[in-house]
Amino acid sequence: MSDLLLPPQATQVGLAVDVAAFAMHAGELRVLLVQRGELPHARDWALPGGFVHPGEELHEAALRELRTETTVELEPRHLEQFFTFGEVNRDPRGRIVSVAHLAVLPAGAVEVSGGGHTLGAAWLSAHDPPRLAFDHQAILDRALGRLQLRLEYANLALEFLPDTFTLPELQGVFEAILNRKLDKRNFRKRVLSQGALLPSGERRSGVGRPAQLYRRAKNARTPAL
Amino acid sequence: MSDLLLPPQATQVGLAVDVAAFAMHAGELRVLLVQRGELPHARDWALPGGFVHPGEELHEAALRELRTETTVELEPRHLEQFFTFGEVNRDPRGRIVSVAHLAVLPAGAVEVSGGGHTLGAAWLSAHDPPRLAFDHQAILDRALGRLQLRLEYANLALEFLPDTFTLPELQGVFEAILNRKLDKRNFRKRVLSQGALLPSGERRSGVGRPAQLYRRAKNARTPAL
DNA sequence: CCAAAAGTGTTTTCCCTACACCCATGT
DNA sequence: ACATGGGTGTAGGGAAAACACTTTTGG
Repeated sequence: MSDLLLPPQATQVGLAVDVAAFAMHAGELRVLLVQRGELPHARDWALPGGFVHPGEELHEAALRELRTETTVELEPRHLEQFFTFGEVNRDPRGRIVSVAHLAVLPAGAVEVSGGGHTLGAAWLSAHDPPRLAFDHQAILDRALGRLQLRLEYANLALEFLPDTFTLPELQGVFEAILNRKLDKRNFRKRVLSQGALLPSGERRSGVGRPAQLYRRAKNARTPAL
Repeated sequence: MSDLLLPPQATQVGLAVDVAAFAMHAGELRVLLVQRGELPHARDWALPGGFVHPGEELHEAALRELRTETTVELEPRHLEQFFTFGEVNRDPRGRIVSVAHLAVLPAGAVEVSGGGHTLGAAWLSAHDPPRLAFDHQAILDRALGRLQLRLEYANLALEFLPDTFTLPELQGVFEAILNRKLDKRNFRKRVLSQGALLPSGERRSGVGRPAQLYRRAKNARTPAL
């Protein structure tokens, strides 16, 4: 691997990844944010991210940043590159190109603490986040758009839930992501007709009639692109 | 813009763009390819592309590569980033990250000649291309997938045609991209009901009954994402 | 008048939407 | 018993798919 072969006009740039990691918390769609501990934008909220190490694949870098910056204890159920932000002046430190990734974490991944060079980490409202550093609001916007698209195509909603879940819980995931109410009967008809869900035992919630528990069928995978 | 602020573990990588530029030719979907004049992969076919210059935006680099490597005389009607290929060993020269772009050129953009460091350029079959250099077959596959998706959403098909066109021509664009036949009556019903097309004069083809010419309505734009 | 391509309608099916009441449990 | 949330069915509208013949031109 000799960089001497690179032509002289080749721009050497900083290569970074940023991760918009989503999870459900308190019936709401949340995104994982870190409070920056360094300049620029010290003390501002930002998406977890950082520079790709030499010899490290892009998705590996995304996973590493998730782990070291935020100490989430669960593995992402979905990780996908969705856009590359390369505007010349997007970062005051120089030409830094960021390959943005979308991650989905299951419910239960709510305990986070800051790690690395951050002051802290928290799951905050995805639809109404605080002011974000750099162009991270634009990244988050696009991540939300992609997440909404994926929801219809793939059965990405299941990745937000534990192995067994109720239909009202699943509907809650859809409503949180799409940011609107859905009709209960039409929703059940639609997801059950896909044949990707299997009933199991039963369960009681705090109040009201207990809900049937479901489990994802053996097939039913998340397609590509 | 001082790169001295970059932390030491920041990977400096080569930043490149590659362009999958599509156009219709002889009733077939073609992709613009260049024959490489330099190592590695000399004399192999490849997507036009190259390194981003300092201070140059990604889409500017994509346009420049199109122009200098292939001497196409027409402007792209659509240009969109669709995926970033950053695998560690995708290029023997070192860590080179390529932001792949999808371009659409109108019919008539068929005269191309090699430029820059290439031996030549040609519009070749998009669905059955020759062996390609690097990971360019993977890039092309993904570009085709994205193009097919975009076709349904946006009215991207119009970008393949001159200002005035016939409905059979438009149907030919759809069929070439989707790689399957469509029903004539259902097709006409669908596109005319969108209200994005306006009739104008008439026209004779070589043989058979002349077809009505259409023009795109004033509104009807290509949406984002 | 013949070849060649353009143009035209109807029927059926499927999916999405709207909509209101009963059921099972905990307190 | 009652409060709370879970569960169920049907009817109407609109989009998509299947399907064959007539029309207009050039040669």
